[in-house]
This record gives sequence, C-alpha cells and structure tokens, in this order.
Amino acid sequence: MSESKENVLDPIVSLCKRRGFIFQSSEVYGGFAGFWDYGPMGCELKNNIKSAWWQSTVRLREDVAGLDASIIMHPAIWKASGHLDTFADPMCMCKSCKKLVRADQTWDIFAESAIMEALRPLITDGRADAGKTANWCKGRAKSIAPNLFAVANAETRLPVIFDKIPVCDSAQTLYTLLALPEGAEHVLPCPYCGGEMTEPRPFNMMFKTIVGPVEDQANAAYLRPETAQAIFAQFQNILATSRQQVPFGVAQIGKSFRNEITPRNYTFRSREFEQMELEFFIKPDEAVELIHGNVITLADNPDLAEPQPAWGWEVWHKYWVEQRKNWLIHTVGLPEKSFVEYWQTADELAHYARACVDIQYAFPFGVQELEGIAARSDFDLTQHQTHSGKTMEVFDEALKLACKPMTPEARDAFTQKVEADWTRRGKDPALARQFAATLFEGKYIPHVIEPSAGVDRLALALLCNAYVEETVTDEKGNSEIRTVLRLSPKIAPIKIAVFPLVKNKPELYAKARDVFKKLQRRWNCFWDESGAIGRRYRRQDEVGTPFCVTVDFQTLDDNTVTLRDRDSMQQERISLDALIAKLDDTLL
RNA sequence: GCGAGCGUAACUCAGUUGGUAGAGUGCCACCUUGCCAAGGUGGUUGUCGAGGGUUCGAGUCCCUUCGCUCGCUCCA
Repeated sequence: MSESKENVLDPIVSLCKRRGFIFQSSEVYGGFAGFWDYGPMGCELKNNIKSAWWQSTVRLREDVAGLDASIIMHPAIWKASGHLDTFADPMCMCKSCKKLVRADQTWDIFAESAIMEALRPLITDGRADAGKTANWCKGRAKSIAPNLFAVANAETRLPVIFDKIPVCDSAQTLYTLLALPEGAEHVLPCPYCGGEMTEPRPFNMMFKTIVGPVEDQANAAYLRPETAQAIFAQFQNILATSRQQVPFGVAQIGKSFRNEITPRNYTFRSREFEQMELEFFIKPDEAVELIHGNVITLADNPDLAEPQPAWGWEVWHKYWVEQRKNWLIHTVGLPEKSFVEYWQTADELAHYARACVDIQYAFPFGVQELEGIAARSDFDLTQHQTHSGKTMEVFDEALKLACKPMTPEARDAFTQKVEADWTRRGKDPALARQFAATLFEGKYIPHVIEPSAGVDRLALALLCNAYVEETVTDEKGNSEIRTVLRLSPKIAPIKIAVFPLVKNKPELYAKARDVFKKLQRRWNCFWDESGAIGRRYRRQDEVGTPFCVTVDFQTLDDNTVTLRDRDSMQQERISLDALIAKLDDTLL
C-alpha cells in the first residue's frame, strides 16, 4: 500500500501539464514550492467551479449577499481572530532523533509528568484513584503548558503559573518539579528519545509584509490566512446596505495564504490558495425561543428543504451540510460515494465551535478534507466587538415585540434557564444574565454557520475523479487506451468543440465557421481543423470537452450536424436549433 | 526544518568506464482524408533543473542551491 502510494498522481499531473491545466509556478526559474499556476484549461475549470458556487450560493438565493475584501487587512483583525497567536507556533527539533515538536507540547508532556509526580503521595496514601488522577493531570497539563512555555523566557511571570498549579508554592518547587537545574537553559529534552532539543524557533503560518515606505516591524501586516475574517469585520456595513436581516449570509471567494511547513500532494496543500466561504448568520437559539416559543432541533426530525423561522443552530448547521453535499453531487458532479461526511468529535472541535463537519474526498494519496461546515457560535463577531470596541449586535424587531409583554417573573425564569444552560455548557453564567437582558431589548450578536471550501482542492478532486483510462476496441478488434476526463459538463473548461469534417472544401469550411461563431457567443468553444476527425475527438476527450460538433456535407443541405458525446462516444444527427436547445438544457 | 531517492525535448523515457545529446509520442505546415488517435511529405524542440569545481574535455565525478517524490513533522 505504501509502495503503491508513490506516484499515484503522476498520470494526472502529467495530463494537467501536457494539456495546460496546471503548471508549476515560476518553472523557468526552477519552480517555487507550494505555488501553482493554472493554464488555459485550468483557469477555465477554476472559473467554472467558482461561478457555479457563486450562482448557487448567492444568485439563486435571496438571503445571501456577496463581498470581495482586501487580502491585506489591519493587523488587529488577526489579533482578534486569534491567528496571530495560534499561527505562530514555536517549534523545537530533537538534535538526535530529528523529531519536530511544538515547543508548548514539550512543556505539555513535562507538565503532565511533573504534576503527576507531585500528586503521587496522594495515590500512595490511597486518598486518590490512580487512573482518575492521571486523567486530571493530562487536563491540567494542557491548560498550563502554554503558560509554562511563556514563562521559560520570563521568570517574572512565575507566580501566575503557580496560581494554576496548586501543588507548587515557589520557583524552587517548580524547578524541582520539572527536574530542571536552576538557571539552566529552559529548553527541555526530547519527549520521545530524551535527546537535546534545539531552541524554539517561531513557525509563523502567516505571510508577513511591510505596509508603507518604512521597513519597520511596527508597520508589519499579514496576507490573510482565510477569507472569513473580512466578512466578520464588515458585518455591520453589509447588514446596513444589503437590506438583509438575520438569518442571512455573506459569501466571498478569494485568495488566502499560509506559509505551510510542508506543501505536499501536488496542489492539495499550497501556500497560496483560493477559498469559497459563506458566513451564514443566524439568531441565537435563545432569541428563537423568545420569538417562537420553541426551538426546532434535529430531534424534531425537520424537513430540511426550506429554512424555517424556528430552526435552532443545530438544524441550520445540518441544513448547510445537506446544501453543500447536494451542490457537490449535482452541480460539480462529485459522486456521493467518493466522499465522506465526517463529524468532528467533541475533543477535536475548536473551543468555540459547537459542531464541525468535514467533507472528505478519497484522493489517490488518502482521504483528505475538501470542505468544512462549522457552527462557530458567536465567537468571531464577539471577538471583533471586544477588540474593536464597535458593536456587532443586531436589533431584531420581532424579538423586541416578543419580549415586550413579558412579565418580570417570566424574564427572571428565562434568565435562570439561560444561566443553567450556560453553566452546563461550561460558559460563564455571569455573562448569561447580561446576554438575557440584551435579548429583552431585542438585541443579540448573531451566531454563524460557516461552510468553507477550497477551490484548488475541489479542482484537484474533480480532476482525480474525472480521470479515466479506458480500453477501446474498434470493429477490427484493435484495442487502445483512451484517456478521458469525465468532468461534469457544467465545469468542463471547453463545452463544445467544432470541427469541419474536411478542411479543403471551402463551402463546408465556411459553414463550419458559421456554426462555431454562433455557438461561441453562448459557450466556451474550441475550433479544430487539423488531423483526422477521430484524432480531434480524442484530443477533446483529454481535456474533458463533453460535446463535439462536426459539420459535414449534409449540413449544407439541411442545417443538421453530428453531435458526439464524450462519455458514450455515440453520435446523433441534430438540427442546429435543437442542438442549442439541448445544450442550454445541459449547461445552464 | 531533518533524512532518503530523483531532476535529460511539451509528455514518457534511452544515454555504455567522463569524448560537445537520442527514440517514441506530441506539436506545426502542406497534401490526403465522408466520423473515433495508426496515410504521405517536410519541419519544430533542449544552456541535460541552476551555480560553482575537478578535467584537455562533464548529461556522466565533487560541492552548493532550487524543485519534485517518499518518510518524520505539521496541518482552522
């Protein structure tokens, strides 16, 4: 299996280069890792994917508006979103076993064993259960390790740490606990082999640049690592100008940049990539309950065809999972059985996420994520409200009206219910009271469902799915290999190729040019007059052109042409008008 | 970032112990051609990934670098 993994993409990579889908960036200078160029066929393919997404996500809906934001934004955005902190992971490498470990995870492992060591007397005395204590240590280690790491170069902050380690009471104890020689270098041994580790080096995943003429770190800015944050930052502007009301969404397609340590698997993990993201804003469940008296959950087994006002976040999330799957299957033609819907487990979820579904495609190099549909609660908007000082709340007329007749007792009861619920979910109950009070005024920060897809990953998945080498046998019994890209007609780069049956008959040639010009006004067409007709068909098969039209002598008499189908290789005689009607039907 | 392997025409690949590059396919032109890559004639292609070194002479040996593949690692 691991042997066969080698070069599984080769035929596809080769075809993509030969036929102008994908080139290595800067190839004449030896290439540039993690960057790719889309050639004549590739850019048509990508444009078709993007416009199909835009069509179904924005144009065919009334509740989604578009945005095209700048790539470089105020650095504070990345502070608020958390990218500045979590994208700057310092890493250590073991000098002997060469393993790379996130610096805070080294501490993680040490903190765990140190706390365990400190608690051992309790277990020995029989006052604590060994298994439970071990689990507790693991949890504690996770929460204190980042602080331990921070403190490694700032001993003044030690007391902060001690607050979190009740068993410690002095710096001396900490050093003893961690088995560190006092005043020694604060780089820990390798957690795997005990070897010496290098100094932690920052691996910032965000590309940094300087804005303005002065080369000063104070003017540092970043290329966005995701498109989503601009939508949150512009939330109030869009709300004010789009005439939308919650629930509604904002869609954006654009480039994002991540300085990946290891770009691999062709275009799958690139340093520059394109995303299609939707942030769909919904009312918090508490607001839905106040307005409608109940919240529809998945337990109610709701019909997901049309959004309903009383849907809770859970149903909205499921709705978007279904929407996205339908689009993948029916619009861009990814077979249902070629991908899996993976629901992240509780401990895989980011702390602010309530649910996240990964749509994973079975690539030749493994099952990998194509798209994620996350329920991100009100985390992002709240972050930007906190950091910017600008409100991200919306005013909801229906909510205000619903709350108006509520008695003080009813409000108290509701508030207590929210407090209990928040406590159960591990959120600060003190904030619940404030949240409820805001709701009674008809205001809230919307929650968000985020379907986020990678254009390049999807393009690669579609190419992998479409690539077929089939054996064709002619009447004489000769077999040969036919290479075909079975792309969905909607996303195929070229829709129709037009051929004159022969090119040395001026009348026929002119007629074929007329047909070509006529079709070209509607679709991306390709003209080919060279070589035998069969060769021309096969050339189109390799770039996935679904239809070929051949103009022959009969066309001159009755305005009919032969229409050849890519997949079946069957031909039919059809009038030009009927052809246009048929293609309209298939391609729109 | 580390380790291993690899890098010759647009594609797939030859290239013997160092002697200034080949094949097939493709592509282009003309002829031919009445529907599935295989007719005829002619033509096109490379700083042998890049830079440096050894040598009279390097695709071939050495060093550096870039890129690709695999493994480790990472991955909102």
